[in-house]
Amino acid sequence: METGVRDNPCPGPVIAPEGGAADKPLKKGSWTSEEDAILVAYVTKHGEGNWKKVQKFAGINRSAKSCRLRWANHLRPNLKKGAFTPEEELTIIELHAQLGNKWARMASQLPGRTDNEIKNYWNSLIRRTMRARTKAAIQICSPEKRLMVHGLKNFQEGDQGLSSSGESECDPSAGNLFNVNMTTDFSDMNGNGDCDVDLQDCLMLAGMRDLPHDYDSAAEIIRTPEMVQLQPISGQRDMVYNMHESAQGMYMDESCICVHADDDLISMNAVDGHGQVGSMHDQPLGQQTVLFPQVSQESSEAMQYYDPDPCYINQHDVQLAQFECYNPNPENLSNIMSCKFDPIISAQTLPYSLDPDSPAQIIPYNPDADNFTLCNSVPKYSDAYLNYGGVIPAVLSSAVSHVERSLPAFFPSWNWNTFQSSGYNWPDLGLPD
DNA sequence: AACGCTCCCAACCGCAGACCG
DNA sequence: CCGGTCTGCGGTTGGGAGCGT
Repeated sequence: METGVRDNPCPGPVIAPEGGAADKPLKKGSWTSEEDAILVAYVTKHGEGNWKKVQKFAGINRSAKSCRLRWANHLRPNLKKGAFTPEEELTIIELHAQLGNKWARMASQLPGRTDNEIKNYWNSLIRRTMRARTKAAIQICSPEKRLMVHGLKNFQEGDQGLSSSGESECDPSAGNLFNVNMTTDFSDMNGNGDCDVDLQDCLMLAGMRDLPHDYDSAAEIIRTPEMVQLQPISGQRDMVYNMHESAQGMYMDESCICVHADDDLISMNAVDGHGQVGSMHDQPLGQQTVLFPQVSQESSEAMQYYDPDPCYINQHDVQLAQFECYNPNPENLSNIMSCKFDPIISAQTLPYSLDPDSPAQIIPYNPDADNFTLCNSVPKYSDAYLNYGGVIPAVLSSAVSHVERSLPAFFPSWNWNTFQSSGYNWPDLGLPD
């Protein structure tokens, strides 16, 4: 797109006379087709690089930097034009989950695409997603929970101030992370003095359509110095969410586990942040192991997975994750450790990074890392797309794309249908049928 | 038709590292 | 080693297009 000239002291093409253009004020703003032609001719003849000489001798009254950018982003051969394909979009999302804002490195893995293009795409994706999430949250949330929407909305808009009521706040020191003070406005459903919240609403806010199974939607918030837990009040078949509260705000762990406790036995289905889906059925409380589909006894490693500081398990080498039930009391499900799907925060901030060259590396969540990833739209999965108002939490979409990419290497005949019928059950998060 | 608003994206800017004499 | 230049990278800006009123 040839945009208009801005900050341009001498609009229009400025073609240098013989001998160069070094003595004239450098032109800024949009490039003309004449300038493009000159630059292409020069680079074709002399090759890339030495952009200072381009400016000096080719007769383009532009800075060397401007010449280089024009060539790299628009004129060099083999550039792909047009919208990103769905495959490219997924690649970008996955790469961003791994690399963060390393646009140039991402571009190196997307032939024909430039770092600038990818950066612009990502930034507009963020804006789109934020809009969609805000809209969805406001539509879904009941009036009495609206203060959460305030928090979310203000977080998204980068408002450091937040509502005047003080019922929720966005901690400026937390880099805009969403922080909710849940001391007021929530009903005390079971009369024990804790403030209660409809977990369904929380999950709606998190972008999740439904609770898995037939959860009866009541939960209370329990605060400890270390964490805030959304604990189901009743039910043998529960999903337990541990929300950690830190100086950075509130967040949940990065994975998702459905815990089904029945008498003294528990079952888990787990999805980690990179699409590992594992299960464990009817095991006694205590230390247990969740097997993931890529398990090979020879290479598997048992790893402590629960942690107040979420960690990430590299999917290339670690197929076995160990989950510890650190307080094996079936009456106190909140103490069954469960790594969680993070609702609001990690949808914006992936709590880990992935280094495929470092097998079995655990990379602690670094709240200071500028690993700002986002929910994405996945047109391929139109149901999910619609259900989330065009938004799928980043971890979930990352998991989908990762499973799609990695499992065929292990199971050549793999596809979604066989995967879903294989016994590794995804929680009902609106994944493709 | 005019206006205002939002979004996209090309281009710019500042910084840092590599390179070279 | 040092200073200057070149190059690459990531963040930011602002004009044009498109859309709704």
